[in-house]
Amino acid sequence: MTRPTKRNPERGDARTRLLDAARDTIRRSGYTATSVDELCEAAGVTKGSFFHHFRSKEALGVAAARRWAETTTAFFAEAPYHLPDDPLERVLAYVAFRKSIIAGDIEAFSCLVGTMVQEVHASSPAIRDACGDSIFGHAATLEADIEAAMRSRGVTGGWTAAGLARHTQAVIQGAFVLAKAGNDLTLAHESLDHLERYIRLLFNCSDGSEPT
Amino acid sequence: MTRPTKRNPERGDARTRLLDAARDTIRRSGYTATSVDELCEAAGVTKGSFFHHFRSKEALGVAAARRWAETTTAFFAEAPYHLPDDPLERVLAYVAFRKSIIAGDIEAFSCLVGTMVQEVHASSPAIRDACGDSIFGHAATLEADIEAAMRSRGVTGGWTAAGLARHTQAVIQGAFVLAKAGNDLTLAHESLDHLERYIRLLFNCSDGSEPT
DNA sequence: CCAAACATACCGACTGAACGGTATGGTCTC
DNA sequence: GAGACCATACCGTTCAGTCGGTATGTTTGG
Repeated sequence: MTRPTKRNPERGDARTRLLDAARDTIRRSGYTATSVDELCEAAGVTKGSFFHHFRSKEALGVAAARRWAETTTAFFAEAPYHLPDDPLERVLAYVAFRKSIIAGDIEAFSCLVGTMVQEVHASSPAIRDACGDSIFGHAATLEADIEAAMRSRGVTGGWTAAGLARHTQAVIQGAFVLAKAGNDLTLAHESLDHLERYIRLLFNCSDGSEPT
Repeated sequence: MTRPTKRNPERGDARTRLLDAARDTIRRSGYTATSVDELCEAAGVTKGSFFHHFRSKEALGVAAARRWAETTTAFFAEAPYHLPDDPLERVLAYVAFRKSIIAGDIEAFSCLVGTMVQEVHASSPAIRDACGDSIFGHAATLEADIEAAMRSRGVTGGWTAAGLARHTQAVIQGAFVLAKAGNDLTLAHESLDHLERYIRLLFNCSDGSEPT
């Protein structure tokens, strides 16, 4: 319960708890359906504290998206899919890793910024851009491996590393939509399997499911 | 402006206008951010009329999703992608058709039920299921062509026609999310190009972009 | 080293507008 | 004249946001 100091103004306890509550509640109910009061109660703070840390609900949305970008960047940076020596193996390991973390409750694995941006893309450019930065920034972390894989396998075609990286994110976002619509997370697994198969085919690499 | 009759109770003018307003407004702002008053004003009806036709806002959401399923079913049934004799060509023509209708404003081409289900999947099972029926019902219309293509080309693998049909919908939904996040509809085109390439590769069919 | 001056963090009652929904009564059609 | 259709006034609740206040840290002047 350390109080924030002038040198560490971002470390306010209430601010962090509000951001954590926003992450969980917005993933479950969406941005608009999440009220400031609800957030305050979940975080165990008062409304005065909320508006001390955030100018408005929209400012909280932007901060939540930025924090999401930070935490996911750290999470994926430490994930084991970077270990293989071969860049293509790293790309495939990324897809496998994304599939492996789709488990448990939908709120636990779905994407905060993908959920938010669908709601606010027209009404709040600030939140929309923060969500876009998170999604496209994450996509960009895949580019180097895809690029290296293209070079090492001599693969070219009517597509780019950046474009394929973005496509992986589209498949993942779409997989979440289908999982929610069908209330069944194996629908998401299915699309990630197709994504893996696509990448293997792009790189002329057996997918282990050829007819015997 | 024919008034509805007892024999034709679904044809009420106000009801139809409310459903049209719901389609447009929810696609732009989302379900929760769309108020009943706003809908009434957009449809040019009063609140009494709204609650005469719909028991609740949730009931309107369900009706809007069902109507979306009906209108999209009719729209795609009449689309030209069914014309080719070869089933694989029909599947590819479907993807090309989906790409071609992604133009203009995001609200004009994005998916009502995909937007809604992200928001309400946890809070309203009724709307969620209606959205699911729309998405998976549409996916099912692709199964026969995919199945026929698999048979005619002798393609097998660790996937099914139904699964690939669902995956196409995941890619399309994800493409909408990225288009909204980047405020750029060409991001959606890009993912549909990858989907087309995937299908061609699955069926051992040149994608016209081999190195020369 | 102390204390005044200031900055930051937090509290909770309050506000006016907007929310979903209701009650009631009128009008038009069969 | 029965019932479908629509209008309007209204209800209780919840919404985002405000504001005066307190408590506790940090800075600074002597």
